[in-house]
Amino acid sequence: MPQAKRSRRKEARPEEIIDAALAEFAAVGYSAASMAQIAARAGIARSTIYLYYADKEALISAAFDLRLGQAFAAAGQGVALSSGPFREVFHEMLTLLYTRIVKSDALVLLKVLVAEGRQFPQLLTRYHDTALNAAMTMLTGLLKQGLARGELRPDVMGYDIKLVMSPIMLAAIWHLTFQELEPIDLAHYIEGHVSFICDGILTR
Amino acid sequence: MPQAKRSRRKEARPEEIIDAALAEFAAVGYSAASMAQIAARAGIARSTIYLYYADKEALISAAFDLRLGQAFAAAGQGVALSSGPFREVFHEMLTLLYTRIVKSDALVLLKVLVAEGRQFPQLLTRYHDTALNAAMTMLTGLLKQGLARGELRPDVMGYDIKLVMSPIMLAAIWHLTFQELEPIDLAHYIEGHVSFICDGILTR
DNA sequence: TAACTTACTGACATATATGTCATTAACTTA
DNA sequence: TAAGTTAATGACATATATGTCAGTAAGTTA
Repeated sequence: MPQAKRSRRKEARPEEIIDAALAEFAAVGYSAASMAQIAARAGIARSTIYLYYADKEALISAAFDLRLGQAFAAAGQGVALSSGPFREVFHEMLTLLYTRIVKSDALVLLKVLVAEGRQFPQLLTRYHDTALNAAMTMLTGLLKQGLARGELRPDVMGYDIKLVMSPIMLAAIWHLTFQELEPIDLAHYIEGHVSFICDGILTR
Repeated sequence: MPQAKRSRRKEARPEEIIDAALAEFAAVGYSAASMAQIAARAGIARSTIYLYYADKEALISAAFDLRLGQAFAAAGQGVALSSGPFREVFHEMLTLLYTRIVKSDALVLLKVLVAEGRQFPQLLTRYHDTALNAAMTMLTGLLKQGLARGELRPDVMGYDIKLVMSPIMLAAIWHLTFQELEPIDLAHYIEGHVSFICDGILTR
């Protein structure tokens, strides 16, 4: 879809540029992404990017702001979980988390952090304190509720909540890397997540 | 530790160069790693690298060969698992896997693949077919044995084995990214892994 | 210790990236 | 529709990377 002539789009540019940048980061990673290629994706000249962002680092920082903001705007609406038995609410919350994380546009942020997070400690902190902590807090809250209802073993709270979250992390990483090689059937995977975490695998 | 004079080390060079390269990849990622910096780490001139490796891609390919080979050489020895109850053998195997994966020098390979695996589909395939499949095969074998002994629920084999492996993946990714921000107590984490997967979290 | 072999180096040519700036042209206003 | 404003561009200067190659010197052999 080639742009016939050049056009002036002061309001729309910033987000268009970030979308192009994130697409490029997803394709080749942050370091390998060139401003020229990002500009090409956005359909503008390379120098135009500098009208809006000082350099590549300002770009990724703005990209984090935008995507994390979007994710939380989305998370704010429609978190109406049922108040049924633990297994049911857990399944609902997991479905929500898988959708919001594994299938989300923000997944590229995790990729960048794993790859080159050491160069951006403030982004690491921001992602950890917002996205990851939000997920962990949600899960911890759910477990506390289940415990209060007497549905969970009391010693459960003594373990790391990340264990409950870990299948989501694997699915996220898998989507970024091995999905084409060996696809994950997400719906069935979620069933297993609920089953293994709720019941374990030993006979009762 | 500066090298006083230049020395000739035909046999030792290749591995020294790869070690330096992997250290640099771990620090800044593959794309951002420069041959100059790798050479500096190895204590040699940049051009010396080209005597042993055609270019950066040949370097990373050789690095995969070396580290995957080392990991499997290590895996070959001392896999003497007890034949006790499932929980006990499972715990032993997990301890082995965490040591071999999370604390291993090969962890940087996973990082490179997550970040820039799309540019190296053959490395993706190699890592998937060897490292990941080996871990999954070990776990599947263990589960089958537990099932044959009547210790496991029969429907367990219907779910994705990656669910059982996922806490390892999270720990690995965590070590690469958020470990300094929020450390994982690995021994306690493994206890939780065993507990959650074996017993689940619901009351019995 | 002199001649030989070759691992290693420094300099060169080339390619690709970045950030700046004077000029251009799209859109607005009088 | 002419003049004014400014978003957008293309060219420039600079920086950093890559891969090559003739020359250097470490180690070996006679």
